[in-house]
Amino acid sequence: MLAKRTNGIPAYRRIQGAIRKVIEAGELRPGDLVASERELAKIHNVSLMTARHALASLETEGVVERRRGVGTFIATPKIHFNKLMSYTEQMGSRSLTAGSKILFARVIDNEEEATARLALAPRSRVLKLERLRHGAGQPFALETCYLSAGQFSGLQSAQLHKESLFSTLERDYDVELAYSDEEVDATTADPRTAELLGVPKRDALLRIRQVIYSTKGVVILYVLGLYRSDRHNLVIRRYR
Amino acid sequence: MLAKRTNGIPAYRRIQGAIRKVIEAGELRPGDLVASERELAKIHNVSLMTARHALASLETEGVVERRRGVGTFIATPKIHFNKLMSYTEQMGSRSLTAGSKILFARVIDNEEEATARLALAPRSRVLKLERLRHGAGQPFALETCYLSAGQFSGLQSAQLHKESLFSTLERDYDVELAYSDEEVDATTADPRTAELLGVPKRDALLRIRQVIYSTKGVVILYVLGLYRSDRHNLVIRRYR
DNA sequence: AAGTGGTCTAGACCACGGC
DNA sequence: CCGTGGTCTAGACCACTTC
Repeated sequence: MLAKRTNGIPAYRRIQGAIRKVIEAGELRPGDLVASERELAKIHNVSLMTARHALASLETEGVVERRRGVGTFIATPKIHFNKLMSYTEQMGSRSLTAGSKILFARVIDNEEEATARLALAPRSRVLKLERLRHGAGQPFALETCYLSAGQFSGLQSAQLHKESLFSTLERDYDVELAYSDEEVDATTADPRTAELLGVPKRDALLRIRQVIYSTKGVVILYVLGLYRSDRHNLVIRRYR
Repeated sequence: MLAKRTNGIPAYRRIQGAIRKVIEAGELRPGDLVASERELAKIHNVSLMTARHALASLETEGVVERRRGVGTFIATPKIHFNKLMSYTEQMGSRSLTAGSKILFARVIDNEEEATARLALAPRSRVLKLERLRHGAGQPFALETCYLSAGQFSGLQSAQLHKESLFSTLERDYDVELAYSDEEVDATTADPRTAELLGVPKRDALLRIRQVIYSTKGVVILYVLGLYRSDRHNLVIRRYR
């Protein structure tokens, strides 16, 4: 009998998993040849179409690259541009230690811009969370997040000074974040912000307004961030 | 006999073409149900797997959306985020008239940062092109582009005050632009820039450094742009 | 229960690249 | 020439959604 679904996992997924595993283990490096469709079919005891499915969808994911008449190769890992990351994740990817100080965390009901961005009724109760972000001991950014207070009740008591807001949302509230639409411009530091960030008054700051959506297409978060221009650089890729 | 390849076009492509056609004709609108795999297989006289292939790859392209147990629907067309556009195209998409004044256009050989970004030898000759960008009669941005003088000889004499640089490159030099890697931060206006853009000295400006690649993966352009923060907003989408 | 998409088979032939 | 990926068949059963 053929090895069909084991534990409810489709065969093609198992094959993909096996390939991913050897890549992560470093046994296959970018440019290396992956077993051909026919080889994989034999190895995993599946039909050609199934082996093919595994490779084809790995290709659309960008894990491998296929060349007709030649073979399937490990793709050179692309840098993850335009990737929505939590502050903690961003710092981690730059191997800096992230730190964060909560300046404000309360439910309020008179934030017009926030309720509008969150697609809530004008005077809805929202949780406002203002945090000063550190990296390597230096103040980096001032971030103010807004969430629907109704949807995320009890959040302010969570250990946000220790854990990433993204993680908390994903673990405790079962929301999976999917993407963010962001507006980027420049502004000058007002006295309080300058003081907090340790920069001169009227210094130029990068301002990013993020509206973050869940996988279900619902707005979860609105974040207004002010970033020290000398410490922070937004890196993006755009396509023609 | 089954209708296999006609004119060398694979059957699944023909099916995709047929679906795209009815979408473009407006006969099917976003949210509308597409014929099911089984229906398509009958209509086009192909096997289920082929009909399926057609739909599956239309889904990865974002043309349709499939829901198990329900059906395949026309996807709502996505807004083109993270799209690399020329200044002219950007203005056009906001229905503003673009204007541009060339401040400087000469070949120089002492631009270290530019040669580095263009992946050229340190003292290579580069064409430096500084342009003041207008929109609706108002100054918008100051953009300085650098190109390899060797590769694009004769470019400065082109009618850049009339035609987009992107168009000129694509038509006269046979380069097809593919994507750009960009670094975004904030800076303050120096006296000359402030004067040119009509803003106060030390006003906050959005600074974008673009390295633009061709479809062949070769760096074509380096653009340093300074944008009036009150007139310009970078809009991007990031994914988790 | 009926219809949908999701997975899978055990083959087949074609188109392409490199030797 | 051989091995690769690309297309395709004529079915099958499963999982899911809707009624």
